[in-house]
Amino acid sequence: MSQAAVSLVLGDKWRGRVSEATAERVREAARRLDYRPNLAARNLRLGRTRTVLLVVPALTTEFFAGVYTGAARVAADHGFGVVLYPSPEGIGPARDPFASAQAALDGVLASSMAADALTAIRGDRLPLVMLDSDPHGSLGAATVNLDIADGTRQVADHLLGLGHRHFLHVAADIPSWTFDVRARELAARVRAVPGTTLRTTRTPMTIEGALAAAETALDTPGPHPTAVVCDDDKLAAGVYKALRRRGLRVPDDVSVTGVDDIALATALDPELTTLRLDAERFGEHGMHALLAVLEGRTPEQGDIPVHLVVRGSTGAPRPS
Amino acid sequence: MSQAAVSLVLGDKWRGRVSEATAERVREAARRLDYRPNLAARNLRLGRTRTVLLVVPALTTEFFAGVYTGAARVAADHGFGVVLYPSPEGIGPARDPFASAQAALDGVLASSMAADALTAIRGDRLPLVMLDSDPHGSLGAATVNLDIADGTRQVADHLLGLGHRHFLHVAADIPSWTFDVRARELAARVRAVPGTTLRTTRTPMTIEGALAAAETALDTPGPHPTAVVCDDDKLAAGVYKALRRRGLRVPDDVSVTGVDDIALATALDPELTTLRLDAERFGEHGMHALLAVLEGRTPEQGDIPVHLVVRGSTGAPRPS
DNA sequence: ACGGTCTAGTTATACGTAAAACCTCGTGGG
DNA sequence: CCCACGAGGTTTTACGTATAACTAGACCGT
Repeated sequence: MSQAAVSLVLGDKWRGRVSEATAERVREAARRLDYRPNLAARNLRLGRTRTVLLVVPALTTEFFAGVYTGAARVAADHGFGVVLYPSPEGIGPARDPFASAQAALDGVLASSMAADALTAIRGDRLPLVMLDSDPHGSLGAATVNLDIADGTRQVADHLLGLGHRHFLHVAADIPSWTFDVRARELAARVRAVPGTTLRTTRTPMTIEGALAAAETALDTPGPHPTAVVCDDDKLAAGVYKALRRRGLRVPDDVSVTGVDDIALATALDPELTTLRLDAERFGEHGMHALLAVLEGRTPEQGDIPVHLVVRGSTGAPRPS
Repeated sequence: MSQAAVSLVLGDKWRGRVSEATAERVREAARRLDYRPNLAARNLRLGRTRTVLLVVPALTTEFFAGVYTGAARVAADHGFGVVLYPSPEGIGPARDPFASAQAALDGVLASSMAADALTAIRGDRLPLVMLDSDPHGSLGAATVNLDIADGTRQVADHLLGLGHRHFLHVAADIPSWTFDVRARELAARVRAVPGTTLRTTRTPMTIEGALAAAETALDTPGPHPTAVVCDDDKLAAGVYKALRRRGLRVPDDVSVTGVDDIALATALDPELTTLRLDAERFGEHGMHALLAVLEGRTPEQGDIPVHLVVRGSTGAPRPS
């Protein structure tokens, strides 16, 4: 029973090379010794690791947790593992560029919101698929996107249809292609209707940040917004608090919308009208695309549709 | 310039073995060729990978995301990477036990809530540290715990001190040492006071689940609870909704408490009185313990303190 | 009977790194 | 003058796996 025979049997490549009797002897011995293959050696030999890196801005968001879950599920189905690289803010400055991602990698799946971290790990020399980033500007890498432009139009049309004309956009202060698209698309849609106003305020992506930003915006002179469009459900929660402090009721006085549809959206009172992003599906698509690239195929094109979930936080504006 | 010299210089072990001039030549060449070491080969040679596995029940909870963040930060500080293994529910049945954790591992940090997954990956033969599990029953592995028993007493004493006598415990239906401790400690504390009642309802850890469970419990005949103790902030959100539907106000009619202090807690109206668990610190402690085990040291003992954050959801019961 | 083919193996090699063991000078002390 | 020694290198080996290349019989048709 040579080492080669063992390798063949355990690698399930023994048909016609090893007799059934010997194969069984090998399996029995492996069982008895509780043998485990040395992954490092296998990786070295094969020159690939079946491990990919997922780069996300921060994990403490339900959204990216969902992206991870979807990506990891697809990866597991194809015998791949997923290593996570949350951006430096969460982890601390990457001291040694190598230390952060100890695992040898086959490819990288990266959110555009963590683009700076990308160059730090030098994922740029590995097969790369970008999540949520400019299809025309991403280093030539394949891109998987949510159809956020369409989603933004759905939000705008919903509110315009209800009769709203004065908008406040509570925007995330993170530089990112996605948020740029949202701002642009919202402005385009709103301004297409005569007599509308659109104000924008930027805030860190926390409830407290949005609370402060919304209060400032509400105190600013000018036409009072009857609809507040938030870049994120969490921001909407902050807006709820700001409105409550001003004695304004949702949706009677002001309508509010979010983006993501995380658990928080239905915890709010009234439940939040929000743009549902299917985070897991996003992660799945991204991983499928990366696996395609790794196999030399070209990944499927096409943005992932998103849709508006209308709940209790939006209604017709008070006739003024 | 031999390969050995290169290895010495790049491994920063060249003092007295290689001249400064040669060292510089090596570094220059490495830079020019954009050399990256092959991690698989290094892992094979050294027999260790500087990679550990974190096993958590699901990532879509802010709490475990925090645990990961803390653990990953400490790991990175020590040149370690962290691979994640969310439990099968999130990922799908682990087909090949090896496939799930492709990376070769040095150790495992595992939440007790995913104990079954542990044997699947056979982390049991690697250095192991358990998070939140019975110190006396965990395979002899080191254990890092939050002082959840003390925390539960803080919650109970707070409510008892306000005058509450009739309690509803909205408990997670996940079998776990932590949740058992909570139930036991709560019951002990409440029953120590004469004239009290304590009812318990179990629910999946979702807002909808808690909503349904709370509604059922509220409709059950018997003394009406004036205080609802939830195993989790998300469950508390469901309880808020149930109370709202019954026309009961928080905290005037019913007080509510949670556990975790995630963002959701301050998004609720009124803000939730909750037991703050410092998830990141928990992850940091766990990783420190695991690193200690890996170095042959014995990890520090002692539970991590938790403390009650009193907000607007608790108050004195209505005099009846 | 003999070359060819098939079966069931074994032997040998490569992957890239770290580090032990070995080599070769030049220098300083006795 | 010779030897020990240290500085500065180089050669060699080992890690565990996958697989290409080789080998030894057994069997088959002509």
